Amino acid sequence: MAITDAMIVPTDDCSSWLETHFDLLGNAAAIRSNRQSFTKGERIYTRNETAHHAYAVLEGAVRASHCLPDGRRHLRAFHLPGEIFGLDGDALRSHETEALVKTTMLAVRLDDLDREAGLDAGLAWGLCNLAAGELRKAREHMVLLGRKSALERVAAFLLEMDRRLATKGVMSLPMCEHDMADYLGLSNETVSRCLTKLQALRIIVLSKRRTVRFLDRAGLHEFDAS
Amino acid sequence: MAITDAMIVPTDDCSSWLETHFDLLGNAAAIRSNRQSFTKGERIYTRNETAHHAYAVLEGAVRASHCLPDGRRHLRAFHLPGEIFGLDGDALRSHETEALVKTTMLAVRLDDLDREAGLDAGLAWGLCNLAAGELRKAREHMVLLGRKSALERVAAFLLEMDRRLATKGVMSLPMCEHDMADYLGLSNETVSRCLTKLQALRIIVLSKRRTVRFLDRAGLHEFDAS
DNA sequence: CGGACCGTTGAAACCAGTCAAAGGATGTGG
DNA sequence: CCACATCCTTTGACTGGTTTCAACGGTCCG
Repeated sequence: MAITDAMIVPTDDCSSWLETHFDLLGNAAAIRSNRQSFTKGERIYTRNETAHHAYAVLEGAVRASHCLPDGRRHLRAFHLPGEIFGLDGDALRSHETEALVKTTMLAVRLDDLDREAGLDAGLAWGLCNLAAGELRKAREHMVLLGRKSALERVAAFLLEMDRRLATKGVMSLPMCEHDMADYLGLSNETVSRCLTKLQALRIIVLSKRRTVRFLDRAGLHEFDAS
Repeated sequence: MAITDAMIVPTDDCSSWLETHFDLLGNAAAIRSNRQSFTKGERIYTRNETAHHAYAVLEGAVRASHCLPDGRRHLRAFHLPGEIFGLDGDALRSHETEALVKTTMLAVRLDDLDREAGLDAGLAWGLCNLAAGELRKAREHMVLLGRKSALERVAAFLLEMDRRLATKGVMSLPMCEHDMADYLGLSNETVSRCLTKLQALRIIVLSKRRTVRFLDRAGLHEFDAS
């Protein structure tokens, strides 16, 4: 099953990861949490649904999407191992989320979180800084969507995934080109053409489907005008 | 001076506004803050500068922009009266901010804020929810940038400003069309053409420069496919 | 009064989208 | 284990919305 390549995070019970990113929650015993698994394509939550949990991705990948009435779709974010999502501060979900591959997550009760964060300043401030960081990243992505060419977007995307998937050598992407397209504000055909072009320029190699090897990271950075 | 139309917030010493949005800071005596005024076009902070303050806009308007190496510019946000910015969670600024018109703000020391938020859970959690709300709005804007047509973007922008400026009847925009364009990921010519078209359709009236009157809000909502 | 900026309009070029078709990979069920 | 259906990817040709380039008038401000 080639997909397992994309499941990067060490599954040695996620404790080391919890310490670095999520001990905010780890040492708050009053916050109930449990592991949940989702299969490929499975819905996690949908639009206008009441928000019950925040999620910490342990393994796999999640897409957060929003559809316009006429069917146009946009991906607001990918959530990869080591990241937290579902903490939008709204009672109702404004988007829907689905697992891209088999995904396991830690689900945290929002009502517990809300209560504890009102008491535990360290927890609340940690979550605030986490949200602020997400906000900064979202606004950087807005520059990509508003002002970058197709090739620049794809180059930036590859570098972003290289960073976030923390992979060595060969990168195995968990999402299809259609998802990349909706994340980058492009059509899937355009994404395909850009990847083909980057390969022709000897900057990347697409060995198997969704598997990227970098030949020239510096060259990629030149395309990604940040 | 026509610009004053854009300065909406009741200047009766901003206390009522502080109560609703910012009493988080108001009752924390250990947080030093002071009023600051900026003239039209004045820089507030610039890229790669060390972050010292967060700001609460009392009156006026601010743009947060990011430039690519080749000069392309994108506006990440407008900050209007009643809104808070500059709390990005990073030591160095990732963007620059300028006053669009004469603007007065409450400047809050970040080191004080950081210290107090580590102690006061109510403050920290309030700021967290504020950041989460900003994140949600930023991601909604991403849909606009990634998937909407020029006319849809301009329609959505007018409705957004109508909401955020809390104006009755005639709306006086504090930003020029070039700024709108960079906020919406369009060229200034396209923005102009869209506004002209909306006027030809009897949906808005542009009486004076930057002054918009709504004839048909329902019609605008039809263009804004959310 | 003059200059800079802003807004408007037209014409042409171009990038990316759309439509279409074909091959490849994947997964399912017989 | 194979056949088949579905989804994904790729490529080409065409279309079209937006950008770019250019020119002009208006407004604001020094």
